[in-house]
Amino acid sequence: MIDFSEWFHNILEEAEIIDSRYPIKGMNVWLPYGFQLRKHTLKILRNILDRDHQETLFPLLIPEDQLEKESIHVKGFEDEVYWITHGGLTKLNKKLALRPTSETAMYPMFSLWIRSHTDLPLKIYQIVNTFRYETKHTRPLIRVREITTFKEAHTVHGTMEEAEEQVQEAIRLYKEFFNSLAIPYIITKRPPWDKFPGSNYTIAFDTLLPDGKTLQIATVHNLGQTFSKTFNIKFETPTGEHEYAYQTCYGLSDRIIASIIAVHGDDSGLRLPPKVAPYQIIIVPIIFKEEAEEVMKACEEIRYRLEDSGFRVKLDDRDIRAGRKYYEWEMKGAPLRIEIGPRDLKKKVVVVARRDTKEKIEIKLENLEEKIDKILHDITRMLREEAWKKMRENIRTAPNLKEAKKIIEEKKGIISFPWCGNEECGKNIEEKIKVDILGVSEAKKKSSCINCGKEAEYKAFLAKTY
RNA sequence: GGGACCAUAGGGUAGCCUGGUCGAUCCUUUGGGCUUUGGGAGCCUGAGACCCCGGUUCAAAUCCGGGUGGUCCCA
Repeated sequence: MIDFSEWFHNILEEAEIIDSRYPIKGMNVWLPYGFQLRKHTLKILRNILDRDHQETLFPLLIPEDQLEKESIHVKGFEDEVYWITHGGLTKLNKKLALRPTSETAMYPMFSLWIRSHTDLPLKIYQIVNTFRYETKHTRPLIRVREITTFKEAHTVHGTMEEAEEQVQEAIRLYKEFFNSLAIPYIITKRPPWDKFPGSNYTIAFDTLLPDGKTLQIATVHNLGQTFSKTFNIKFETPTGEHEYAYQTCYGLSDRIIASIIAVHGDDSGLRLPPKVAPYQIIIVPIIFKEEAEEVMKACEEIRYRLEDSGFRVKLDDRDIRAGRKYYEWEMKGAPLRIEIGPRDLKKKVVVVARRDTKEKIEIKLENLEEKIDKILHDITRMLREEAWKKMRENIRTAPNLKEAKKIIEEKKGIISFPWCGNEECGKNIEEKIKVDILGVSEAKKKSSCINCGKEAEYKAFLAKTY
């Protein structure tokens, strides 16, 4: 993969994930194949969240006065909001915003819903589209004006401790989610100047793309009482007092699909984890004139057998050469391909080709289901291990800032370094080497700050970011 | 926020500098036909483009201005 940017752009089109030719900058069309990929990905996410969250749906439009109620929050978004100013020919008295995120849509309602401590905790989520007027250059799935897949969870709690625990819970849920997608991540606390506007602090998941830049793929925010005070979300305690609630919110977007594509893809195209692949198994009949019917019949039988076992199967019976089908489905990332021809019929076997390793093996027809199930699990494991290895290899340490800058310029990737945690010092680091501080995790051993030399409180990470 | 470059069939491109030879190149794609099918077959025959608005000129894909869209770099 010489030029990731070009590779990514091409694969989205060739694999029929997204059509980016829609005539509005930053707004794209999900094609059927991409939509299936998105659907299966969201299915995993819903299964995880539905254990103790409830799915809801709030309106797209937010009245101006609500959006602007929380001043720190609105400042973070004011340049990016799309406004509806007219209804037909009539100018609206009150402008309506297309949600850039839904805090200000939801929290006035939370204020109505929450009366007593028995209403808590409240844990809801929605998966919707949101809008941000991006002026810089947009890129499908990574920087868009219409975020078509914005999963936002919002929770309300009676104590700060419970909110803290919910942040940890959200991190656990996201870990589980990314593990099943085989996507590696580093988890850091964002520096204060880079947190979600209006939050106490922000925890973020980043992954590393093949060009050495990091992509933020999830965030978890502890909102404290900031919004509950603004939107008057109060509850009556068991002892009859009235208190402001504690809130968290956490979200994911289209970027999860971008990371599935970018992290696992190779020079032949996509490599989709079986759990989200639109088709897990492609059956390619090898037809010769003489035994065409027998081969087709065998293909159909195996297709029904596998479908009955719950696999997503596609029998590719198009009248084109088999080799062409191989290239096409490899490009589209189908995890397994089964080839069936006259030779196999005689031997009572099928030929199975793995997308991840490109390995081809013969499998006997008996126990086919179990063997395939095993291989699919192995593919996920391989993808996960390979991806984690690649990311770890690109996290480097540096003895000083000059060296850090050199490494970033030459190799990209992520630099891990000891940092005091002081805001002024942090901004000074970013200024000096022109690279963003991703965030911090706890330092395990004592050392001194790479910049100011004071005692380092944290292990911090630097990277070029998307 | 600042700057550079670019816009030609569905996708990728040549032509532009030096206006006429363009009835626009090549690859891919695509309709029909024949023939083939264990890793992108071949042949025959069709289809498909100069971003928009204005200007200069006898003449504009080509030069100029504006708009829109795209790519990249720096803050």
